[in-house]
Amino acid sequence: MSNKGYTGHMELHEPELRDVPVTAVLAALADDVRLQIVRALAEGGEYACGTFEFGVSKATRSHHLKVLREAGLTRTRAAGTSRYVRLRRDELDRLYPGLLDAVLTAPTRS
Amino acid sequence: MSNKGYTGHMELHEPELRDVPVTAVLAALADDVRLQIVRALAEGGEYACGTFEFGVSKATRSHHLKVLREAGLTRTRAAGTSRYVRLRRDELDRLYPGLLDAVLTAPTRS
DNA sequence: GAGGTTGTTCGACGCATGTCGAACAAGGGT
DNA sequence: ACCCTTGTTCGACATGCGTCGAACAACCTC
Repeated sequence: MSNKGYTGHMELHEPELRDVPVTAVLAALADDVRLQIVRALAEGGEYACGTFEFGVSKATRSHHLKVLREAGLTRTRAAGTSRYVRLRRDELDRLYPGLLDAVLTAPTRS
Repeated sequence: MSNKGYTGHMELHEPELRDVPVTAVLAALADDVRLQIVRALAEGGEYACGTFEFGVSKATRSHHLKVLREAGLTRTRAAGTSRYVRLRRDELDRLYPGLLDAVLTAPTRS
């Protein structure tokens, strides 16, 4: 929040799901771009950040991935210059059974 | 939207759930006050708008009830000077099975 | 190490949203 | 008729959020 001038170590902080208010999880899902990302991630496996080309700049994409990560929805692994993202499906399903399925099976309404 | 000066007939428009984007439903649920209202409504039955005293003014309460209604989450019936609100649970459960349960059974984290 | 690739951060911009008080509308009581 | 209650709308304000380009960092390759 108050990091002026880049501290340099890139914390990558992924909260415990229990510590994230439900409203934050819902808010994270309540955006078209992020929902597309989640749908893509739901296919399973890891994806490099660059994979997600949804008509936004890489700055915006980075922002959305941060929101998802800090809402406890994704985990990120750094490898070389890339970063691999995956859905925290098991934890999500355990804490909010049915939520993800409901959202993912919802009509795609492009 | 462009109603200047009060038109007077109070449309009360409740959309078909299919016509509401998922993100709008999620956004409607992604607010503390509205979530409290939904939790209260989930007890079943109808509630007058004034029932919901969650530390906000009646203007704000009215706003939140409008958001919920226009996201297809509630139905409103006018009777006298009061207005009775209820959850559209059946429709919700049919279109987004598991969503409401997941949100309602989530830890209350006051 | 110079240059390319990948992703994050900053600063700025506009738009949406939560909040309130005040004014208004519609009904119900007495 | 008058007033009170209930709820909506308006206008204003502050804050939050999505978006971008530009600058930066870390890494890899040659």
